[in-house]
Amino acid sequence: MSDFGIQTQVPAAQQNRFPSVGMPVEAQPYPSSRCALPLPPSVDLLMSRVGGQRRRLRRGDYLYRYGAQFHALFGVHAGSFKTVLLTEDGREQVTGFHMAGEVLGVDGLGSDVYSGDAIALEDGEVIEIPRDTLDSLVRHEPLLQRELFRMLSGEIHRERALMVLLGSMRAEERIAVFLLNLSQRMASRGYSASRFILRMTREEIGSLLGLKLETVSRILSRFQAEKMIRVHNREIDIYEIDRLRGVIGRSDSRRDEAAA
Amino acid sequence: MSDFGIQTQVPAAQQNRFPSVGMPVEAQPYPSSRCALPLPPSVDLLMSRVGGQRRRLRRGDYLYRYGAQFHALFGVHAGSFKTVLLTEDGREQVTGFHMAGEVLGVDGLGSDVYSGDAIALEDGEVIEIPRDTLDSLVRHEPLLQRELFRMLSGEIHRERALMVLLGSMRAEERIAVFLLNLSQRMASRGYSASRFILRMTREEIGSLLGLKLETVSRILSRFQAEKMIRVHNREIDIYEIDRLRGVIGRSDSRRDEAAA
DNA sequence: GGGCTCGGTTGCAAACCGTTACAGAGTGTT
DNA sequence: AACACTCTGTAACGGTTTGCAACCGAGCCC
Repeated sequence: MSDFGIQTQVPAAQQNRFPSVGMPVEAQPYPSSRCALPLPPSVDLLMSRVGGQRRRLRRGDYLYRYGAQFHALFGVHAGSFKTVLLTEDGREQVTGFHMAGEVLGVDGLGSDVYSGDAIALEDGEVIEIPRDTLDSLVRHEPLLQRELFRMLSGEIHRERALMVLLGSMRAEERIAVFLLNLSQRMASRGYSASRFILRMTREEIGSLLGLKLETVSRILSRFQAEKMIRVHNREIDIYEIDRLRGVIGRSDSRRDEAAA
Repeated sequence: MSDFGIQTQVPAAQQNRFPSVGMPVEAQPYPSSRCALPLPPSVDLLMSRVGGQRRRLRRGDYLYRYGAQFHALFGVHAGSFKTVLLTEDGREQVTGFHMAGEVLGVDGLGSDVYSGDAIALEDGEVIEIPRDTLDSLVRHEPLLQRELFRMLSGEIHRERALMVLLGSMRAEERIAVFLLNLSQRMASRGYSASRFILRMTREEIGSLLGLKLETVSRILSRFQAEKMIRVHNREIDIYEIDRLRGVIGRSDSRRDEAAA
């Protein structure tokens, strides 16, 4: 099941309904994912159709801002981004991190405005997929429309998984899920699954996971003390990914209904 | 600009931050909605177009189940429902409550299967809006397609707001937000905004909000002791809705950036 | 180099919330 | 009516997470 914990995965009987446009390759169910966040939508299919304009960004630049007119999707070509929500009373919350190969701005599809900020975590480059292009493509290829629906729906799944994480997991579990998710996304993009660089601060991680930055730091240190990972500033080495998986659901926070 | 946390200044054009924007019609910003959950999609527009089949349910009945083939949207005609997610490791989480006039099953639109369970909290009746009907309607009325996109997108907004709640609010605030959201939805359906019956148990409320049932119970009692509400079993009277709103964001959990 | 900011780590104490336990109220069943 | 069952209210206890403060290292500017 690609999406962790949450039963959002398509039952076997239905997996091949739309082989050509189904889930992008890297979103295939992956082994022993008791508790992963779903993978974000991939830009591959869109990219094979649309050669949009490129845009470079420096660290800290806004890709788009909350409330701005929706005019394009963005495929991340290089660099990484965070998406952020700011509530009226001044709370800020990170809603996701996005790396090369993933699509940004999907939520604007339905509401005509971007519903959050997207900010570059490092210098990067995106490829614009303008709404106009999208619209005309959809007219010629109904399958693409289906794909867009799928992207929106995938976004729902992703956020739902995050809700479960925020609503029912303990700090250790959250960090484990976070690391496993990152690891898997790196792997699906051809990078090492066991060694990567965090592009975001502890505070940003904490914001996504509903923890304080000190808690993030402490738990990373604990994982290191237990020799599951090595962490040095933003460098992560995962030594024993299975033990990391084991963290999830082991503590008393789980309702263990005996067995089944 | 590496100083991510501080959005030094929000352009005037963007002041109405997330929770109140981009909502369907009945989700218009409402007064002093500093921290409300968005309203769920309404069935009104669809209902004016589609006269689907009715279906009666008893308390505890499943309206649909996780993984079942998506075949219809459901407009709630009477009664109320909860939607639930079950993780692979046995965690269950309530993802929403749904009352008369609201639409259920929206998330299936994009993924062809229902991605959770929907269960009746009391006897009720729904109106089916079959996918076939939907498809043929869409062909004749492009506006309807836009509306469907909008519904999906609204779902994303709703869940994102819940994420903020789960990620950054304290127990008191969560309960306050929950009550205010219910109150507003009652009002938008023509019922009293200050007096209503909870259709769900404390445990279900807790599950939605990421709290234990005792915590829910305690905080409701505390609100009563402070004379903001009266609570008697599942009966709720809101005496001072403004003080309830005041609960949100007052505590130290908020980053109060002085002022602006 | 010295001072500065920013991000990260760690120890200690306190707050918050979950856990457990028990009792009471409400409802349906026998 | 008596019973069983579920839901709720209350209280005491303990664990997890947080707040605070101190400290360190890296990068940057003067």
